[in-house]
Amino acid sequence: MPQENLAKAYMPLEVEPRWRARWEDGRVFSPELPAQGEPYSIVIPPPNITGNLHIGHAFNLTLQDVLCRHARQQGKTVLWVPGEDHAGIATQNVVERRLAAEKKSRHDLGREAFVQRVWRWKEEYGENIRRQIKAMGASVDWTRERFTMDEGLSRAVRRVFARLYKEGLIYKGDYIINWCPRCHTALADDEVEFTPRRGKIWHIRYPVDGENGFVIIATTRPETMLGDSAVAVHPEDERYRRLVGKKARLPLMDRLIPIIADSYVDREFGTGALKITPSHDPNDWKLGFKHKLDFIQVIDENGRMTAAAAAFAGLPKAEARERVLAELETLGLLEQSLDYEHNVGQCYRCQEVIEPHVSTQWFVAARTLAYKARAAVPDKTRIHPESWLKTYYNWLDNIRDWCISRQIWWGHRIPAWTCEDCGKLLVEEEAPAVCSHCGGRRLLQDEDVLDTWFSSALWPFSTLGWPGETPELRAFYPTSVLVTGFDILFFWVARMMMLGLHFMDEVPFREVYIHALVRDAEGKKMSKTLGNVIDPLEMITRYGTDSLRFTLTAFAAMGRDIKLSEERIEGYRHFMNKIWNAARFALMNLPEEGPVPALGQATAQGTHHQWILHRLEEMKTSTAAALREYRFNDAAQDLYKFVWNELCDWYLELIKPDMQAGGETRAQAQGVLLTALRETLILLHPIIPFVTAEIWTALPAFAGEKPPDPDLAKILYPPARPACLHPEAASRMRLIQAIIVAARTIRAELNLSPSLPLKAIIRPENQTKEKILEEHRALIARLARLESLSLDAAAQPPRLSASQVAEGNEIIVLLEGAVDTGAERARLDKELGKLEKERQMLEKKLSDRNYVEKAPAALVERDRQRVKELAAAGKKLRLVRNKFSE
RNA sequence: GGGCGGUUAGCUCAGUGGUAGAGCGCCGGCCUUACAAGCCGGUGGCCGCAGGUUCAAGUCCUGCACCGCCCACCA
Repeated sequence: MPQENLAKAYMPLEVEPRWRARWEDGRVFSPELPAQGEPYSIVIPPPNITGNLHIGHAFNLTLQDVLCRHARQQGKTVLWVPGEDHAGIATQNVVERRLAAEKKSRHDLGREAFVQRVWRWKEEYGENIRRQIKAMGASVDWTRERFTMDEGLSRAVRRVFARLYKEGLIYKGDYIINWCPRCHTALADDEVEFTPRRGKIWHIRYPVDGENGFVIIATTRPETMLGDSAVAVHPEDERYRRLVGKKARLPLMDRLIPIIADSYVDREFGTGALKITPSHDPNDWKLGFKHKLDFIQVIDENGRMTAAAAAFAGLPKAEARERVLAELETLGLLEQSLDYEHNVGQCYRCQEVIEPHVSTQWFVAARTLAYKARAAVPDKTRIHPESWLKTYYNWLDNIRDWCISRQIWWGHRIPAWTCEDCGKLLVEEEAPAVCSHCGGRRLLQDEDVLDTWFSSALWPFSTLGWPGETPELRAFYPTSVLVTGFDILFFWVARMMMLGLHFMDEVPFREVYIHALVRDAEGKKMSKTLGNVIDPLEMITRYGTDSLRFTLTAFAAMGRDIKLSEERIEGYRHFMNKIWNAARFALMNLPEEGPVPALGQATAQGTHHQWILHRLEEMKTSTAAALREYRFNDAAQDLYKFVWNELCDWYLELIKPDMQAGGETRAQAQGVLLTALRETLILLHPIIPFVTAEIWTALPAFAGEKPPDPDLAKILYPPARPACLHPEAASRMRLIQAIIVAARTIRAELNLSPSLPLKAIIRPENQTKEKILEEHRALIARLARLESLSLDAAAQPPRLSASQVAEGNEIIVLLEGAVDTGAERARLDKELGKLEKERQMLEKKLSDRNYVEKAPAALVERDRQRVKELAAAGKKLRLVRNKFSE
C-alpha cells in the first residue's frame, strides 16, 4: 500500500492494526517444513490463563520477538510456539472465588461440573491472552498454538508419568509435606513463601523422670507438644550431658519421652533443648527416623486436633494453643513467654499459613534426574548472563525430591488406578479396562492432579508434538534459546532440563537468556494490590507498541530490575516520530517511482556520503553482534544514537544542498539516502516492527530493481558492502563537524541571532586540512549559517572578531555589527581555561617518567601531540583575547 | 545462616584499565520549508567509604557501610 504522503506525525493507532491483521492471519510466521534454512526455535514461556498480561510479559515477549525477527532476517527457518498454561492452583482459586460470589463452593458443583466451569473460564481468558500477545506484535506461529491441558500435551504428561513410574523415578510415599489448609492441597517446597511475623516463643518445663529437675524447651508452637516423642540436646552441651539417655515426662499427656543427643541442635538458640515432634515439623521428621521415634499426628488436614491429642481432640489448633498454654500456666510449667519475630511459611497462592503435614503423596526422584541437568551446563546449554550459573548449580546440588501431587481438581489427573478387588496399584498411560493383576473391573483412579510445573517441564518437546515423531520435533528440538525471568529459574528452567534430557536424551534449549524483572518507578514489584501496575495495553494505546518495545529493549541490560515509568515510554515515542519524519523528508526528496540510481557494491563520491555509508556498515556489524550476544540494550541504544545524532542531525542536513542542486549531485544523494534509509529500517525492524514496516511500503524502488517484498518482516538482513568501509571519510567528517560546531558555539554564546548573517575566515592548521575544508566550504557555510566563508592560513583576525579552534584550525567570525565585547572576552577566558586545564593534566602525566617509559608508546605519543595542539590553540585564542582587552 | 546484585550528573541508568557517558530534567537562543514529539548551544560528577595491585583504577583485589534480591527455615 504505497502512499503519496505520510501523515505529519506518526500515528501508531492508525498504522498498527493493519500490520497486526496481516501478521496474524497471513501465516507469515508459520515456517514450512522441511526447513529450508537453519532452524531457529523458541517456545514461549506460557502465560497463566488467570488474568491479563502484565508488563513483565510484554518485556519477555519483546525480547523473544526481537530474536525471532532477527533470526528470520538471517535467513533462518524460525518457529516461535505460542501457548498458555493452565496454572492449576491459581486458576482453581480464581474460579472458586467467583463461585463464592454466588455463595457456592466447588463441592456444591461436584468435580465434573467444576472442571467444566474452569474450562469455560479458560476459553474466555485464553482469548484475552491471545489478544494481548498479538497486540505486542509477537511473530508467533498461531497455527501451532498449544495449551498445557490440550489433548496432545495431556498425553505427553501421562506418558512421562507412566514411564518415570516404571523406571522407579516416580514413587508414592508418606512424607511430611507443606499443606495448605485453605487450598486443601500439598505444595512443593518452592510454593511456600516465608514472611516474617511477630509472634511469641514460649519456654516450657518438661519434668525429668525420676528427678525433681526440669529440662526447659523453647517452642513457637506449643500445641504441637502433644505430639512430642523426644527432647533433643546437643551432644557436647555440658548443661545437658548428664540428662542424655534419661526420660522426660511430657506435660499434659503424661507420656515418657527420651532425651536424645543430636548435633542438629543449636546450643545457642533458645534454651538449647529442643522438643521433637516428628509428625509436625520437617526437621523433626528427619530426626524421628534417625532416632526411631514415634510419629504422633495431633493436627489433621483441616487444622483440628486429632484423637491423639487426647483431651484437646477436636479443637481448632489456635484454640488448642490457648488451652495448652493455660494449663501449663496452671501447672507452673510455663517458664516464660517472649516476643519473637520469625519466618512463617505461607501458601504462595492464598497466603494461608502452611502446616507441615504427613500424608501420602507422589514424588519425582529429582536427585537422580538432577545429575544430568547439572552436567549439561554450560557445555550443552549456555546460560546468559553467566552470573546465574552458580545459582543454577546451587539449586540442583541441594535439590530434594519433588512432590508432584496436588489435592485439587483443575489439572492433569494422575494416571494411577487402584484395583478395588486386589488392591494393586496400576499406573498406565491410558485408562486400563481391567486390572492386569486380577482381571477385576472395579478400578478407582487416583483423585489427585499433578503439579502445574510437571506439564510445564515437558513444554519444549510436548509442544512440538512428542510423543509423536513429528517433523516439528525433528526440525526444532532442541530449541535455540529460552528467554525467561530469573524468578522461575528453579520452578521451570531446571525442571525442563531434567525432563528434556531424560526423555529426549538432549537438552531442551541450547541457550538460556535470563532477563530482569520489571518493577515500578520506585523499584517495587508491580502488583494489583499495590495499584502500581503498568498495563501494556494501556501503554500501547497511549504511545504505540513500538515505543513500548523500544523502551523495554533499551533497558534490557539492567541487572535484575528494570524500574519502568511511563515517562520513559513517552520519551521513546519521540524517537518513533523522529524516524517517521526522517522518512517523510526522504520521500519528499525521492522520486515516487524509480529511477533512484542504485548504489550497488560501490561507495559514493563525497565525504558526507562516504561517511554515512561507512557508519551504516559499522552499524550492520555491531547490531548483529549485539543481538547475537543478547546485548539488547546496546543494539537499541546504538541504533538510537545512529539514527538521531548521525543520520538525522547531520546527514539529512548535509544532503539538503545536494537535493536543491539537482542533476547528478541530486541523483547520487538520492541513491545514498534510499540505501541508508532502507538498511536502517531493516536494522530497526526486529525492535520496532510496526513503524518500520509502514515506512517500508512507502519507499520507492531503485532503478531497474525488482521491487522488494512489501512486507518488511520478510526482508533479509542487508549483506555487508565492504567497499563502503571508509575510515578516512569518517575522519574528514569529524573535522567538518568540529568546524561547524565551533561556529555555532560562537554564535550561541555571544547571543547572536541565528538569522543574523555572519562572515567567517578559517585559518587551517595544514595543507591537508585546508584541502578538505576548501572542498566543503559551501557545506560548512550552509550548516553554520554563514553568509560567507573563506580560507586563509595567514589571516590576521581583525579587532572585532570571535574565534574558536577546532581540530587545530582556527575559525574567526567577523563581528562587524554591535557586539558585546565583554561577553566575547568572557567566552574566550572560559575557553582558554578549559584548554589550560587539559594541558596541565596531560603535562603532569607526561612529566611522570614511569608513565612515559611503561605506557604504550602510541598512547604517550598521542598525549604529546595533544599537548602541542592545545598549546597552539591557546596561543591563537590569547591573541584574539588580547585584542578584545585593548 | 548461605549465595547474588547494586551504590556513577537533579532523576533513571550505560560504561570493554588509558582525558567520565546517554536519556529525561535544568539554563539560554530559535517556528532555520522532515520533525516544537523539533533544532542549536550550554550547565551539571571527591564514579558509596578505606586500603591494595598498576606508569595508570569508575573498571582488578581486600575489607567496610548502606540498599535490594534469591536460597535455607533455627525450635
